[in-house]
Amino acid sequence: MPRLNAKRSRTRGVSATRWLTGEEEATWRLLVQVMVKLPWALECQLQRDASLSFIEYHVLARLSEGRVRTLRMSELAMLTNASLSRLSHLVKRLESRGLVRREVDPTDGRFTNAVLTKAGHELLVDSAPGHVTRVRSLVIDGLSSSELQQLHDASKRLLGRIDASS
Amino acid sequence: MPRLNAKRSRTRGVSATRWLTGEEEATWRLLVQVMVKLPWALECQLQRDASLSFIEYHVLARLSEGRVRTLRMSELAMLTNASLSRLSHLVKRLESRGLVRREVDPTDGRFTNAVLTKAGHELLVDSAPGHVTRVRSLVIDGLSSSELQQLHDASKRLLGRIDASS
DNA sequence: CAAGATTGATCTGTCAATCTTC
DNA sequence: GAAGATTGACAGATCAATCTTG
Repeated sequence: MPRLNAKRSRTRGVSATRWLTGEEEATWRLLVQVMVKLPWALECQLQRDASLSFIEYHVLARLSEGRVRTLRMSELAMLTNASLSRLSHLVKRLESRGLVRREVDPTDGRFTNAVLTKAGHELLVDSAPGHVTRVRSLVIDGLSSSELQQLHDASKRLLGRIDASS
Repeated sequence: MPRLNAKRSRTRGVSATRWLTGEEEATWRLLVQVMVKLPWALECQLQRDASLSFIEYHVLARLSEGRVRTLRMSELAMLTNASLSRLSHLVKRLESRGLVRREVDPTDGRFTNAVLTKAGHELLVDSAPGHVTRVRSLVIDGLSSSELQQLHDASKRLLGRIDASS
């Protein structure tokens, strides 16, 4: 990908680098663009329509699915792919907006439960149609059902590699 | 995706929302995970090996490809999918590290050229093998060549929709 | 005045350190 | 002491406002 002149052919360390072919490079650059622009497009829609970031929306959405609209902070962090620290800051902000409430687990004081409030649920209900419509128009409806199937499989495989590497 | 109870079937506004099916939802969630975790995995490798963020690496890489390792700020912004503002802050930092230099275009004072320095080029040369190796191991080598072809086409199609929507 | 670029204020995320509960 | 969670300081991104050149 970068232009490295003559050094490209030089072996450094133990084994020579297998550079990307032209086609691999092109595919990789397209994928990077999707990874950057797609979240951005969704952020814009959510911010405009509901004053929510992508991850904030998903926090509300995951809570709405939990029993009694409640999840432990650590569970919520995993479900939203956020660090516990990030989630803690984020939930504090949502709490100050009245969308979420926190309470210590009565059965075990080490856990904190995040609870979706009525206002939070209402905001989610109001913003979900617009968000889902956008996900459809930008992603789902642009792919055939066999492409979706393949995207599913490919994503799963990549995730396996990514998770294994960390 | 969120659990909306009875409201799910209620028509709000003009037309009913077409919710995602179970399979669409599953695929979408996997894709979101990839969009979050893949950049993170690459950031970690670059940060550890070269003290560069993903976008900083790409700034250096795009500059290395320009004639005389030079690009206008506005071109560089497009190539790296960054806003001009973000790029300006970022290049200022790279400049203070001696990896890039900025100079006003002598033929038209409105343009600023970013130039890759010797030190910047050396850092790129040193870090490229590790980065490419990681891109291969996490993405390229995990997919068959027909999958890569399909990923290429699908990404292109999605990008078209995303760009058209903004 | 339009386009390229920069700036400063503000907000968000990260990292390391800390606190609490079992 | 280990796991869950929070905190504060710092780094980086965004947005709106501004500056500059042609």
